[in-house]
Amino acid sequence: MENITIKVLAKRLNLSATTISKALKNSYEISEPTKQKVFQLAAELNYTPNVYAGSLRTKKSLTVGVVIPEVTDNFFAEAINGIEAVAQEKGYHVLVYLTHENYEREKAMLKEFKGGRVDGVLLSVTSETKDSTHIKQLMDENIPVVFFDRACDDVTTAKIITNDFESGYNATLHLIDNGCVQPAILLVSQNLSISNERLEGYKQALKVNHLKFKESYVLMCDERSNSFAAIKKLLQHKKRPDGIICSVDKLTIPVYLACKDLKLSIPADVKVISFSNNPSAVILNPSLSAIVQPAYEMGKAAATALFKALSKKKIELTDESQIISSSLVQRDSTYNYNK
Amino acid sequence: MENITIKVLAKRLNLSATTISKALKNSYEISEPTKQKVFQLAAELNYTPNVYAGSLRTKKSLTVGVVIPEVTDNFFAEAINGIEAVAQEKGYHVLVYLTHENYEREKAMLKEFKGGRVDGVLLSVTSETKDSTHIKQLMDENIPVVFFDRACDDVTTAKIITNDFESGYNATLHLIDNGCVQPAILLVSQNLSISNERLEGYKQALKVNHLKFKESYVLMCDERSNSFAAIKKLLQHKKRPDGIICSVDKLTIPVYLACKDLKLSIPADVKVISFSNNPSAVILNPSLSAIVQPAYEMGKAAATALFKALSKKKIELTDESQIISSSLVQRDSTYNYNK
DNA sequence: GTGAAAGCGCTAACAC
DNA sequence: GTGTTAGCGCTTTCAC
Repeated sequence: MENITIKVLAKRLNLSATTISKALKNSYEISEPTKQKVFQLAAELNYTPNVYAGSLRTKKSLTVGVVIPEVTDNFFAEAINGIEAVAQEKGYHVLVYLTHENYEREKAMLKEFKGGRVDGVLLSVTSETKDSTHIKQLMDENIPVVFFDRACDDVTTAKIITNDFESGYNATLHLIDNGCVQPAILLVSQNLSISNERLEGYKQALKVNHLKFKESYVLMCDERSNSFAAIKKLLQHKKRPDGIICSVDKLTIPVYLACKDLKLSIPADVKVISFSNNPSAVILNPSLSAIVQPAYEMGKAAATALFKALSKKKIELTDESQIISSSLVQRDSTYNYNK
Repeated sequence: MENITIKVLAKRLNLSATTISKALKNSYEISEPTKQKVFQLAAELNYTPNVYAGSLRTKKSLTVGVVIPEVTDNFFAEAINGIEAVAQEKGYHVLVYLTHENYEREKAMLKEFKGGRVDGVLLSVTSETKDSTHIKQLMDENIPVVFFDRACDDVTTAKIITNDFESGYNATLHLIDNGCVQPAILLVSQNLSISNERLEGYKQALKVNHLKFKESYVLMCDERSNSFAAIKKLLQHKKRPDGIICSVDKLTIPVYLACKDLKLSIPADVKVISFSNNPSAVILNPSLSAIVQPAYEMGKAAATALFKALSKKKIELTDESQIISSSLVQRDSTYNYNK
């Protein structure tokens, strides 16, 4: 079966390839009758332009790369939703890459992007990413990068993030307001700006409320370690925390399970609040108080910023940064019976 | 900044473009010393091949399209995980498209694929998809399509699905074994083979156990309707069901909420079992009995089948179909106090 | 309003 | 082992 190309259309209509090309682009140079003929034949033969030929010429792929740690995480899934919505609207295609928190993979992926496969990149770095050379190198090749959620401090570009410090502060304050005097915080990595910001907010809330900050109440739960065991140990401490802040949704399950295992009641013995976009939060046992990030909006904002930059002659991204606020939703896991 | 192409390397080393191309591909035709020189310079100048130029020549994009209804669904998210894992390994790239259960979008997406953007497609159709002409048309253009989970009966190609009939049967039997005499089943669409198969399994289990099938216990919850209201109404029926099978995870939340609203206890008044891959199932209130689909494996299997076909001269997919079994995990939502 | 020519960066066929 | 030639399908001058 013959491949329908512009040439084929040209031959059939006794026109040149150029004319066909222009007609298909609805160029003002081409007469209305000619355009009609071209459109009709194209439809009839089911012509679809070869995207690679076009990309090779124009140096535009109409494709963006999305690099994220996981997709089995409601935050990132919703963010992709937002990204994809904008991409569809703008005629862009979305290449998804999962790093699984592996820095080497992230590096390898970004390196590939230099080959022109994507016009721009939306990135949420791994928890292992300390060095951002690979990102800068990509940007040096004129491939714009927009961070969302997890950004690198030392890279100057658009960043779509939430008010992490404030959210950490609010979560902590919420626990304190509901009677906690020694809340703990669970983090995923000390490399991540989100972790640090949330931790700083936590510290600040303690300070304002004249509570002592204790290093032992900060628990690092990285990919490689057994969070369940670590959390259990934390809760078996002689002076166990009376509140827990999960800085990442994934930690909610091990916290709930550890409490169950130790016969600790949530919220009577331990109050729990998580950074979570899990829609099941309402039907958990007990229902989960949460800092909900505007994941969909963040995805949309990040994609919008990128496409906006892409449409310009000179790519300029620094002024596209945004901080979008999270919201605190109170449910039973932080309920205060003594109030 | 000059773009580093094969030509540039060729000029610098006083070799032809062909030689560079072959050397970079580690061809046996090229001498070891030459290869070394080429590799070294390529590394030095940070050469990255232009993928579009290559694709234009070879007619291979090393890219697959994944078309799914949603990504904010643990099943599909895990499936993507599996797909991406295989793709990475094989050097393929993954373009993700979300239909949001919209048939017109699905059609438009598949049409675009004819432009050579992808070498093959992994597809889980929308709940609205009755007509599969668009899929057949794509396959006519020699773009192989592999279905996973949601397949079209009238398209002959590889299908990676679960044992839906059996799972529906087992879920129903599980409810009956735990004392239900009038279980209801919640479906998303009558177009979907998965819905029909699961429904047939349900019917069969009723029959085997001499229970009467009642049309009013089959509830269609499509995208556009308010499932919560419909479920509530079902549960307010004079002879309300004493068990509910959610044929899709998304329905679990409205079921739990409706029960709470009506002060019906799960599992005392109503037992619930869902087709679900939600990791939070263990910490729900009550914990959720579930038919768990091997989502990751299905994604892997679908991608593997596609890549296998792609690597062959003649694309042959029908014998790559697989049925992978779901498993039933019993938890508290179907607990039988009278046993 | 239309077309001829050139070329994007790469690779395959074929010569040497 | 290496080079020459041609061309993938499209767009972009520039000429007519």
